Amino acid sequence: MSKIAAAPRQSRAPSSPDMVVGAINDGIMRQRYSIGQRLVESDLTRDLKVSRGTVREALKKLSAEGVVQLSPHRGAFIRALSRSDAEALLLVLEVLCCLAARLAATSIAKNNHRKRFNTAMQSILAYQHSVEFSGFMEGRARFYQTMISIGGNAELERIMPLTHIHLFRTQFHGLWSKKHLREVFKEYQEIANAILDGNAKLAESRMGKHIRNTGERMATLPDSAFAPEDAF
Amino acid sequence: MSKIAAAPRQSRAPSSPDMVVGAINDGIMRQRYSIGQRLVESDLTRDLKVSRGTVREALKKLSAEGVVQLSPHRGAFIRALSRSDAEALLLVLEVLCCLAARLAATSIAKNNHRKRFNTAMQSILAYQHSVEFSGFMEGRARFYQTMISIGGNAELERIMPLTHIHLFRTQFHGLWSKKHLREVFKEYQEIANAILDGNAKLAESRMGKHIRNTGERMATLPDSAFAPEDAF
DNA sequence: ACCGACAAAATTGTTTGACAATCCAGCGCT
DNA sequence: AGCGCTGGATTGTCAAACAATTTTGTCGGT
Repeated sequence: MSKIAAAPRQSRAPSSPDMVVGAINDGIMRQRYSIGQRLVESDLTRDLKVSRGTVREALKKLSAEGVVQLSPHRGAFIRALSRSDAEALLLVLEVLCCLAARLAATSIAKNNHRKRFNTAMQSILAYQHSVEFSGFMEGRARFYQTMISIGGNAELERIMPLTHIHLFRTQFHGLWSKKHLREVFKEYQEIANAILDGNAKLAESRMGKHIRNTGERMATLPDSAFAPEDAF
Repeated sequence: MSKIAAAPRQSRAPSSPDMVVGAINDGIMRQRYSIGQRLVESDLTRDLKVSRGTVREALKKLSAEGVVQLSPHRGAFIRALSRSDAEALLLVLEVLCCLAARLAATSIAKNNHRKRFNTAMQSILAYQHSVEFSGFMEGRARFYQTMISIGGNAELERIMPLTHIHLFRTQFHGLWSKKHLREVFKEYQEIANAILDGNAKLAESRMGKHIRNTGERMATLPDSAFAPEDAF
């Protein structure tokens, strides 16, 4: 009988390349690396005390995730979004985040989900009247991660470009007005309420509205906030 | 002024790791590798005539794409889907494929899109009454790729787990009945017609129905078609 | 035969060093 | 300024080595 072999899953201490991936992601979120910046392999080997092969494996992974962009013989660059890149990303984020919100609302009553979700929500609200950057970013990332985790869809967890969201926010943060930020907080609050109510339809539609609003807010930003469009 | 640096894009001859990625993807599609099979680095270095570092970079990328699964100190395995994996994947595929169909229908009138799309459709229909496996798989892959390409959303092109679709089909192909296959061809034809008509709403809804039908067909498959669920 | 402990073999994780291929910044020339 | 050229820097790839870990094989004991 041709039974399908068992495919073991990982659950270990992070490997070296994963530490590099984490360091770079962290560096982006905390703005130690700027959008569009080039990452030189020898710098990374020196700073992170790992070999070049390890660095290259990490960069390959980050590239597959869309966090960095590899250009042959030129190196790795922190990916910068052009205006059309950002618009395309928002279309994809919209359908994925809607799904995530729907699934989260459906599963909110199970296990300790409600408690976890509330905790994550706190970590956003803590920064409602602050201007601290990385803390807010982390809070928001945690919010999304928790929402997706609660939904229980491993595939969504895998492909959701969470790191892209970081990128997105990092690239455009500081350009949004106070008014925009107030709107954003309100939208998150409303989405969270819908999820906590277990109202999947409402959570999905509110999330969709939030993403589309983000698109409109983004449209008001000047060209200087975006990378130039590709030549073709 | 802090302009965002230009992020160069690639357009080159495929690098060594990319060749390895291609070889493995091809191997999966042509069933030279079976689902769940372990990939040993030394075998790949021997067969593909590349160094171990190159193989490892390729495996990292395939892992990020979800094609293979890396297990620390155990190696890389062609990913096998459990029943819940497949269900989760279908939920994600549904929203992504609906978006793809919508965008394709919207852009079908531009450039030479209609011609390209028709050609891709032919490559599926050519296998309508055939039983040849890899040809059908390739035709279908080409169909999806063309549809997404026409839509013009680079982000969707990047994250769409096309390789997963291959995996999905490979894992379950041969288990579907003739009746199922006839339904599938009909559904593709109807989706294609909606796209060619430029009817975005209809294309999207038909695609959604197709994916959900696939889910129902999948539900009829026996447990032996799936990998065992993870322990937790 | 079955089961555990233990040693041996195989494989992965990571490092180092090397060299070819390519890109790029600076230089001299027109 | 614009041009081609050259040298240095960086990436792409390979080879060899060793440590860490898993898998396999063996051997008594029951």
